[in-house]
Amino acid sequence: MDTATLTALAEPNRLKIVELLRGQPCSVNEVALALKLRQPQVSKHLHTLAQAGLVTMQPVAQQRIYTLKPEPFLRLEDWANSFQQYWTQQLDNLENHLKKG
Amino acid sequence: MDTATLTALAEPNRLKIVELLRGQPCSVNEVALALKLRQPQVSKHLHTLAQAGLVTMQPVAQQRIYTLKPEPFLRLEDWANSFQQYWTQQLDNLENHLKKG
DNA sequence: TTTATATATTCCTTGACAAGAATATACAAG
DNA sequence: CTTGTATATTCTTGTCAAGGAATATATAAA
Repeated sequence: MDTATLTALAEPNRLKIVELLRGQPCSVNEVALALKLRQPQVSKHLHTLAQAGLVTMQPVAQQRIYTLKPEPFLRLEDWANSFQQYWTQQLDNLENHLKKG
Repeated sequence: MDTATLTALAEPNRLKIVELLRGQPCSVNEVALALKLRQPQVSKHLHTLAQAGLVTMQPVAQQRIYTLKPEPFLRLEDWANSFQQYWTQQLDNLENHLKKG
């Protein structure tokens, strides 16, 4: 797992932005209105998300529409899923311990 | 998703610690040796991870054994998996667009 | 061209946080 | 009880990132 993705998501307002964009792509102003944030901060957060590769932007007239990118989230999903192995292994250890003890 | 978990994981050394503990529970010194970190920093990072609820500690003589806790990782897994819905929906939108256009 | 709308950028201040060094605490062994 | 081992804590310092305010840029509309 890369920490760039995690760092980008760890900021509360950015996480909210991501969850909003999960609903549908949004312009900067739409995000600002929906989350009651100031426009410059939204622009900055979206820039950070773009740098981290979590969103893409396509201009439409004066607006900039931001859209979630799948890849980093799929990687996060894979990483989180890879823990399943550990939990089941730990569970086995516990069971063996109880049987022997 | 709670940002506490993400913040804890976003720090590179803590992420390494988590990935090490995913192999098996470790004492502070074992972590320090494995990752070539200084003992105080490891103690601090483990403390942070414990505060965030990502690990638990059980004392064994002078040693403190740190173990990964399942819950936050399961929640992260659920959250990441919940994006699947969005990707498939976006894919549908794209297909419809191509057919109509 | 001016004016309005949408977004980006810059500067500043402040708070959080990570590392290093030194020290304190806990427990065990002799 | 002293010594050694394992871990935690404190203090300091430097860096980085977020918000606020102001301003710059881009595109559309009149």
